[in-house]
Amino acid sequence: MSISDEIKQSSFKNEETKAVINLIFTGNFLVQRQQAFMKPFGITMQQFNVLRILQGQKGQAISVLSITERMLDKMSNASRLVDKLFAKKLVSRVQCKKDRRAVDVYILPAGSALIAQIEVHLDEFGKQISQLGEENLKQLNELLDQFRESIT
Amino acid sequence: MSISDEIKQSSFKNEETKAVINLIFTGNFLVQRQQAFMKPFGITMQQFNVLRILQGQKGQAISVLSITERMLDKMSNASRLVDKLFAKKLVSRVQCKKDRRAVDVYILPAGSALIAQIEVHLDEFGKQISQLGEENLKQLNELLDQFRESIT
DNA sequence: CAAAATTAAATGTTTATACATTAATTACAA
DNA sequence: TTGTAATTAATGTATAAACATTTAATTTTG
Repeated sequence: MSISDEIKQSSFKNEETKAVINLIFTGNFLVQRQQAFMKPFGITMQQFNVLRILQGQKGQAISVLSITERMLDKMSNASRLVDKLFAKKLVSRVQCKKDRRAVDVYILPAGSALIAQIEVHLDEFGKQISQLGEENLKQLNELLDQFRESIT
Repeated sequence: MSISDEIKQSSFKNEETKAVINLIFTGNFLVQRQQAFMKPFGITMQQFNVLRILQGQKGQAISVLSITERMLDKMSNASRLVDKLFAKKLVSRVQCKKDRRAVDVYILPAGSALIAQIEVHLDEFGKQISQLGEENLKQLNELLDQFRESIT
């Protein structure tokens, strides 16, 4: 469905406005889909993202601040997200020896297992998207980067 | 800045995953910018969107349900948003004569004035984006529509 | 027509978000 | 060194989001 139909708006002021609305709408759409995906596994999308960041460290520790830098939404509170994951025994948390202000966060085997489980489902999702074709996807990624770049 | 740099992730599993992350990130980015825009005017982006929907009616009434259908984020509570705008005296609200379950919502002159004021700023924003070029923007809009279409 | 189903909006409630502030530690500069 | 600034994480708090439930009105159906 075109963005016009999705929000029942027959025309847009200009292509720029349409793009802004289309981007926000598509972002929301994806977030909602992903949230729905995660729900049966008992974690939120943000929590999953933190887990994925930790997984990407391959066993190495990472501070809460570094997690924030790698998150999609910098505004959300990495400290509290880690707290939630800790409560679910998916990550461990120890004070950093070199800098006692910092906290080293690791993923636990249970966390890795959960990621693996969810990623099977996400791969299905990815397969659907791949119908668009590699070239189109590359172009989309480029346009998105350029789009953000255009805004100071 | 490319999405890789934005979230300090050197590589992605595949172009599909990268596109999903890029879309969510760009959507967040825009929402945050717009929120910052609106803040000095004392309304949120969602409230502004409702105002804009009402403005689009050109004086005609619209029900709360119709507002929801036109909103970017269908999950948010149009009833409460209208309530906030009502409290700010930007809209008026009367029971629909034909269907007493429904509520007719109108924009008030104060609401229109506020929109006009904010849109001056948004036009500046649009100008920046227009640097991308009409063709690129059209292509982006098409790719976004196709992207959502690919997901069942 | 009357009961059941559906629809529209409002409300309740739990959790999350957006910020500001705080507390502890480290870095830096006079 | 010693006080000041900066950094890191945690916490406080007001508001918003995500649903579920409720209330009232309308529509459908037996």
